[in-house]
This record gives sequence, structure tokens and C-alpha cells, in this order.
Amino acid sequence: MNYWLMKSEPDVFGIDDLATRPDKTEPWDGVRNYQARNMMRDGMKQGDLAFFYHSNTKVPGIVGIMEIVREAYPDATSWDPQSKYFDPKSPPEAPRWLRVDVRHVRHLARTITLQEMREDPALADMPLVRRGNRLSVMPVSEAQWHHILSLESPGH
DNA sequence: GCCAACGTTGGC
DNA sequence: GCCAACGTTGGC
Repeated sequence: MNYWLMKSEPDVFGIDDLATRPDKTEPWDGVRNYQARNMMRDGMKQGDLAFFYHSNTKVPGIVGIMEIVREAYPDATSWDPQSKYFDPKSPPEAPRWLRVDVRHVRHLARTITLQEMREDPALADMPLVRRGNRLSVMPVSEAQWHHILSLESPGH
């Protein structure tokens, strides 16, 4: 089993949106970065868990946990001219971009903020806290995963 | 809203 | 294949 972190802007699609979808499940579409796509394609397996990260918001950080319920398949928004994720170089017969389906598992009891993760030596190797990182999908080690969850409760 | 960092594009 | 210009991401 692998662990991941996936970013989304709460103003566009936040964890509450995921939690209120039918079956709490939604395609994670709009990924338009090759590195992120390749990780979804090559690394993400059904049953993997991922942190839901809120980016570009007042207090960026991890807000919940989701499960990968469908492995990578073509992202139909890429050939939909009406979609903001439309890419003319990704026709249906030769899809360039992929998505996975994710299901809401639970909200965290509190937001694990980017700031506290930056300040935590145990998380110094996370791509998230490294300068200039822009990946919207990134791997999380098992040790990092459990460490972050240990921060959730008061008095950790 | 600013702007640093970084990925992509396209001329050469 | 290099690299300047440009667009986007995302913290602040």
C-alpha cells in the first residue's frame, strides 16, 4: 500500500465537496503536469490512501484522508472544449491526461498546517515543504504518513 | 495582489 | 538541443 498527498484549492473543490458527493466519490481530474500524471499512472493502486491538501487558501494544510477507489484512466475533461481543463493535444483517441477516482474516508480532527509541517524536522524530506515545489500529486512515505497523523490529536 | 519558482513553448 | 519568453502555481 502506498501513501500520497493531493492538492486542491478549496474554492474550486474542497474536502467538503468530496464528502457530499454520491458515495463520497469523485474523479480527481484536471491534473496537467507530467510528473504528477506519471505518479498516478505508475504508482497509485486501488486501496492506497491519500491526504487531501488545501492549497491557495488562507491556512494551507492537510484536512482529510481519502482512498483511491479507481486506478488511472483517461481524463475526459481533457477533450471537452467546455472544460477549463481542455487540452487540444489530448483527443479521446490519444488521451494525454489521466485521472483517478477518490473516496472520502474522513476529515482530520484539525488542519495539519503547512507551517507546522515546515517546522517539523521529521518532515523535512517531504517534497511539500521543499522550496518551489509545485507538484499537485506527491508520494508520502509510511513514516511521514504516520508522523503526520500523530500530530492530529492534542498533546501528541 | 505580489512575485519567486518552475514547467512549457517555440524560435533559432 | 539551447534558452528566452511566457504562463501557472501557490505561499505570503
